[in-house]
Amino acid sequence: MKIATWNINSVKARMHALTQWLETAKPDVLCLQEIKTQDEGFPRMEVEALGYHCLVHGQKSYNGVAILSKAEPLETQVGLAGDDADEQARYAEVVLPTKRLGGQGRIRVATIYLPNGNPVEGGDSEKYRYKLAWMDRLRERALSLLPDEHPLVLAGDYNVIPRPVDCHDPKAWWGDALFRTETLERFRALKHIGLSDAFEVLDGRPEQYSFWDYQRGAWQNNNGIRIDHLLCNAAAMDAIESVEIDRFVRDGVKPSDHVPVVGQFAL
DNA sequence: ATGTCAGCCGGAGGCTGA
Repeated sequence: MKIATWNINSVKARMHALTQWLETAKPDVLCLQEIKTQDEGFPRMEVEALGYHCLVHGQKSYNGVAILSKAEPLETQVGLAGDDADEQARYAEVVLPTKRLGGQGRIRVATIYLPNGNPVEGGDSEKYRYKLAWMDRLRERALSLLPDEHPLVLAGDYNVIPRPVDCHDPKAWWGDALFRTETLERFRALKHIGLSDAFEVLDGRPEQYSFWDYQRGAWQNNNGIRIDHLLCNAAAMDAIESVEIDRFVRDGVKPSDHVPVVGQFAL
């Protein structure tokens, strides 16, 4: 079972890239972020024609997430607890059947668009405080899911650079909302409840980026960052075989500024 | 190099977010 995450940066502007990648990579599950449309604007028919079910949690103009899956979800949920006062569409999850346990196997997959958090303004900006609070809420959700021993994959754009080697120029990034103490503390706290960064465990090489800014020739200069992650519980780590980052997608026609990160699971 | 892109409103291009 192939599970991928991709910040698509507008699903409407990216239909060519999305279609092409789905047809070649053939993931079983694709977690999308920044679809930048309300539910009714999502190209459901086109995606269903490619053989996928769609769970869409959209929003006008900004953010918005979706999960495409070949299998029909057994359960779905949109939003994180505490979303009542939160207009921003950044979280959704599905439970899918797997071939294990005589067809009774289950896996839970979430799509995550963690807030960027800039500008930081000394750590006290509204946007940065929102990011940190959102990370706390994500951890609460993950904690509540851990007693469930089925595989769990939290896949998404975390807007977190985990290690200095996950960016081209650590000195330039340090202090940014993606790479500073309070952010990294929370990312660590999320992992310490029992989740692993699949790339770090299975590959771990430096300079394997998933995002390159459109500006200042970042792609041409390989001035990137690794911020798109698959966080897996122990059952998912037991099943995962490899992680790949499809950097070639960044060279396509009208590319997103992010590329897909793909996990191959023996499920 | 203030170097990009997408959506919004509104009907051009300035603003926002990343």
